[in-house]
Amino acid sequence: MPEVKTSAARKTRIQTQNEELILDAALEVFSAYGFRGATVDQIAAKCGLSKPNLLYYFRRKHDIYTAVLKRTLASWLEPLWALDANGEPIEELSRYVSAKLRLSRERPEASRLFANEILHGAPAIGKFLKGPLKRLVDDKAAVIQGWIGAGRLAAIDPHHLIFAIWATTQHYADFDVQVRAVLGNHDDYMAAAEQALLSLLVNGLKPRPKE
Amino acid sequence: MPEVKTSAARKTRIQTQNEELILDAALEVFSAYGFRGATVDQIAAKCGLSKPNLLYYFRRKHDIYTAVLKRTLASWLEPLWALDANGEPIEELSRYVSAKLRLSRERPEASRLFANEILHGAPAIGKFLKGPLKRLVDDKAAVIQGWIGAGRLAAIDPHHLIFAIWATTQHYADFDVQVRAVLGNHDDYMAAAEQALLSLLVNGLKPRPKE
DNA sequence: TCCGCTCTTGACCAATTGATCAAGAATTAA
DNA sequence: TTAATTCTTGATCAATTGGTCAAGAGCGGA
Repeated sequence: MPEVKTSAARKTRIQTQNEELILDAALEVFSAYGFRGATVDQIAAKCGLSKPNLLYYFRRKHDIYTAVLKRTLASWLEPLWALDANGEPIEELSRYVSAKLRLSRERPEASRLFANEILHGAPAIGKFLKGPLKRLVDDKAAVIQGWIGAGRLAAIDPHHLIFAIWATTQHYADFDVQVRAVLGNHDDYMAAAEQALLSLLVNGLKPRPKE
Repeated sequence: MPEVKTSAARKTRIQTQNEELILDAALEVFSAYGFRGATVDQIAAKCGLSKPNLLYYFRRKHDIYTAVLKRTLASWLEPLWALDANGEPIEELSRYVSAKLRLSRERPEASRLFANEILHGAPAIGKFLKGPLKRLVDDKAAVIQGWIGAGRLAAIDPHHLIFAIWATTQHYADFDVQVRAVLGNHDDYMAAAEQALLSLLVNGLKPRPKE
C-alpha cells in the first residue's frame, strides 16, 4: 500500500517515477475526455503501464483525477498571487494578462482540465473554490479597489475585472478548436490575441477624468 | 421509422410532442454531464419515457446529441447576426454584449452544452465552426474593421474583440459555479457583471487620438 | 366498427470498464 | 546470497449501459 505507509510516506524511486508518469498521462487523458469520458485503460496505455499496475499506485480512478487537479492548482494560481499592490496598476494587470495567456499557450491541457471540472459543477474542487480561491481573489480585488480609490485606475468592479481576465485568457486554451476554426488555423494567433487584449485592457482601465 | 418516412417527413402529433420532450430533457442532461457522461436512461427518466421508447424516436444516443446541438445553434448566434453596420459602433457592440449576457443568464445550459462540445474538440460541430460560423464572424469582423477605419472605434483586431466578448459573457454561464463560489453566492451578480463589462468595453473601444 | 399504422415496453444482449486477486518477478537492505 | 518488501500482470468479476426485439397497446381514418 504505497499511499498509506506504516509511518512516514517515504517513497521508492520507482514509486515517485511511476506516479509522475501516471499523472502526466492522466492530465492529457482527463483534459481531453473529461472524468467520465476518460478510461483507466487509456491512461495506462499512454504511460506504458498495465491497468492493474496503475491501480496499484492509485486505488481508484477518482484518486488519479483529484491528484492531477491538486498537482496543477498551484501553478495555475501563481500569476494572480504575483499581482503586486506596490506596482504600477496597469503594468501589473498587463503582466497578469500576459502570464495567463502564456499558460494558455504552454499548458492548455491544464486549463481544459479545470474548465471541464467547473463546467460540470466542480464536484472535486468545490471547497477549494469557496475557500482558498475566494480568499485569494478577495485579497487581490481589494488591491485593485485600492488603486481605483487612489485614482490610478478607471472605476470597475474588481471581481468582475478578474473574471474578465480569466475568461479572455483561458478562452484561448479551452476554446482553441473554435478559435482555430474561425481564424482559419493560423498557427500563431497568440501574438495578435495578446496585443488585442492588452490594448483593450490598457485603454479600458486608464483612469479618465469625469466629464 | 419516424425519421425516414416513405416520402414526406410528416410528423404525428405524438411524434412532435415527444421529440420536443426528449430534446428538452437531453439539453439538461448533456449540458450537465457531457456526451459520454450522460446516459440514455437519465434522459428517458427526465422526460418520463422508457429507454426503448426514446430510442424509437432517436435511434442512437449520438442522434439525440446532434439534434439538441442543431436545435440550439441558431438562437445562439442570433445576437451576432444582429450587429448592424449602420448603427453606432459602441452602441451596437454594447447591445451585443448585453444580449449575450442575457443568454448566459436565461439559457446557461445551452452555453454549457457548446462549451463542453468545443472543449472536447468539437467532434460534432467542427464543420459548422469552420463553415457557417467562420463566415459569420469574418463578415462581422469586416464591419468592425470598417468602423475602425472610419475612426469611430479604437484600433483592435476585430476577431479577437469578438472572442473577448464571447469569452467574458459566456463565462458567466460556463463557470457559474466558480463565479458564485468566489462572490459568495449572491444571487444577482449579473447586473454588476454587465456594468463592469460594458464600462470596460466602452472605455476600451472609444477612439483615442494618437498622442 | 374495423383495420392498418404508430407507439410503447419488458426482457434481453453484448461491449465496456472500474476494480480485485493471487501468483510470480524485480528490487532492496542485510 | 538471502529474505523481505515492493512491483507487475493475466485472469476474472460485477456493474453499467447503448442498443435490439418481439409482442402488445393505442390511435386514427374509412
